[in-house]
Amino acid sequence: MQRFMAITKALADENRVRILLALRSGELCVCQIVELVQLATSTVSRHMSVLKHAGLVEARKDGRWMYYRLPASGAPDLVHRAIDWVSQMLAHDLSVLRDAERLAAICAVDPQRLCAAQTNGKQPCNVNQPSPPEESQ
Amino acid sequence: MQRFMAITKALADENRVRILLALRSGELCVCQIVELVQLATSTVSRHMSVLKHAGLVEARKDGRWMYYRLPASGAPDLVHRAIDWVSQMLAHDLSVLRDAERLAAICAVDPQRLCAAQTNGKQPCNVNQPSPPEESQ
DNA sequence: TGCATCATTTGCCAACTAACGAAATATTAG
DNA sequence: CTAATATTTCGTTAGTTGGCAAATGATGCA
Repeated sequence: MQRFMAITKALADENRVRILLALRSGELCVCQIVELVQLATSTVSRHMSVLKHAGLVEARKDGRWMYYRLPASGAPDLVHRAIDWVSQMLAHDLSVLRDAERLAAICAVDPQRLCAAQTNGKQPCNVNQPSPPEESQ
Repeated sequence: MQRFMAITKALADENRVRILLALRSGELCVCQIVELVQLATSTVSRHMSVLKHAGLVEARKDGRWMYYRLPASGAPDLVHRAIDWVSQMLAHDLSVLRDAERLAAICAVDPQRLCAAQTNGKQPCNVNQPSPPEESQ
């Protein structure tokens, strides 16, 4: 029950769900995730820690870059079933599809440029923003 | 996404998960649920409201008794899949099995006696308590 | 070494949540 | 109508959570 509750609590935040689903297309470093969800790096780091504690993601450190990915096939069945469930439940979700598109654009940019842009405050990087101004009314 | 997040948030509390699984064996009135989870009636009522908002349970009022049950087969696929998922994930969970046993004892008692016992403070009802004193050390 | 870089941890605040008891609501019984 | 009963709503409190900025840690490079 403890393990299960850790999973449901981890899934009870929209940003964490978005991150989890984004990792389906392969591992990402923190700055790429930051770019996707548009939150402070520290906030993303915390979210990743929650996901990791629930066993929903694994981490790999390469130099000063931290890469997160979905757990390998050796992970507990509980975890795989949870990820499959979320994936199926949101298979046709619009915001998830939008994230997938944006993610492709983000992955096309050199991560180093993302980090640089993020630390310099404004992002002069040519990655589409999540909700373009939306001038309607 | 909204619907899905309502479901995960509803599932992010252990007592709500216990209640949801208890309803698999048939509808229950509030006083029976109170007896199961050993929380204040008002607290249980709130939990039921969260579950209902997520579509995970349906309610039926009969006289002054409120009965809660799992949604009928006409409910959204999202909901059924969520319930099936929780059910499978916790199929072999000890505390869930214990709840099932206690629930059988609770259902064997006239609900009216449960309510009476609950409003009178102490419970002189012969229903097994969840964690008997546990004198070990 | 010293410095720049990427990420995590810490500290703080606002918002939310679960819990309770008390009061309010709704329904039946007398 | 009044009293009793079952449940919900309200108000309060304590604990948790998500967010950011600043401090700290960790790694690579000159």
